[in-house]
Amino acid sequence: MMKMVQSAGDHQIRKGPWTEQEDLQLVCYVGLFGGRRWDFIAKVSGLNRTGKSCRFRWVNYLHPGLKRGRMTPQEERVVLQLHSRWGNRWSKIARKLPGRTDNEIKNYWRTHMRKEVQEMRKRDTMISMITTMVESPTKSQNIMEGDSSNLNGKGSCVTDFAVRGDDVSEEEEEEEEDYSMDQIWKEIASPEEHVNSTTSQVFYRGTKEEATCSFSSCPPLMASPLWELGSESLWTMDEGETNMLAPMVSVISTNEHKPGRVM
DNA sequence: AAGTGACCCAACCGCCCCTCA
DNA sequence: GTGAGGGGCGGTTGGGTCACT
Repeated sequence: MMKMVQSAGDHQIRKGPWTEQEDLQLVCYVGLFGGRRWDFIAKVSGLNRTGKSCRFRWVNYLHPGLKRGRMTPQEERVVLQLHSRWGNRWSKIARKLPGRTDNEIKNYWRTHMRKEVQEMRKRDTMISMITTMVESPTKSQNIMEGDSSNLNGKGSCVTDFAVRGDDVSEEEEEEEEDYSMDQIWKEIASPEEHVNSTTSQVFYRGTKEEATCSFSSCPPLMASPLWELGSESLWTMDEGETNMLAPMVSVISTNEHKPGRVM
């Protein structure tokens, strides 16, 4: 079920699940212009998506450095530990878990904590009922009949957990030097490459060869925008970069590709 | 086999911050 | 200095899948 929203202009903004074709187009344009200028990419790609939507799709699904599958027990431990320190700072936590996105961690936590809260409530109710029964048999009768007012106001340790996380001092935060997501991704993909890279560099650049064999939706070679032109051509790609792009394209073009669900 | 609830995950929304003109 | 625009981030929603009854 693809929603279309009338934008200020004449064209319509697409919403909802991404198609394989859209994914290919996005990968192609991110290769050309880098994963920064999302609004620009959204416009020139002709995807009729918002820049935010493009960014989101790339960061959370198309990025080649992403891990797939469930969280490992080690990752779960890290999430628990970091959440206890930082609270709901998902992006910050994600930086410590290479290959995982803030969205993924957020989703995991939500599911995980919902379970915790339910178990907590059960325990609270049981403890409260037992206590009440011991202290006052009459009151316990009320509870059995549905008066749960005396159960409210108990501080959930889940909440406490998160609040404690916010108390981390700035000094302590400074100790943990943050990387940008781009840096993390670069390290995952190619530790050696990272040494020579700069933040303004295009992460995955398309090549003429790839443009013909994999990116049928890529635009014809166009004059590189001035803001992207350095001394090197935008189209040149060394071996390392080519290798990085290859698995990404193959994933998208195989059956493993998982377009947004058809609703 | 059908119904149901829990889990998982993709995606959107809205706010805030940063950058740049 | 300031306002606009873009990007980042956290919160939330809704649909698919799977296991259990």
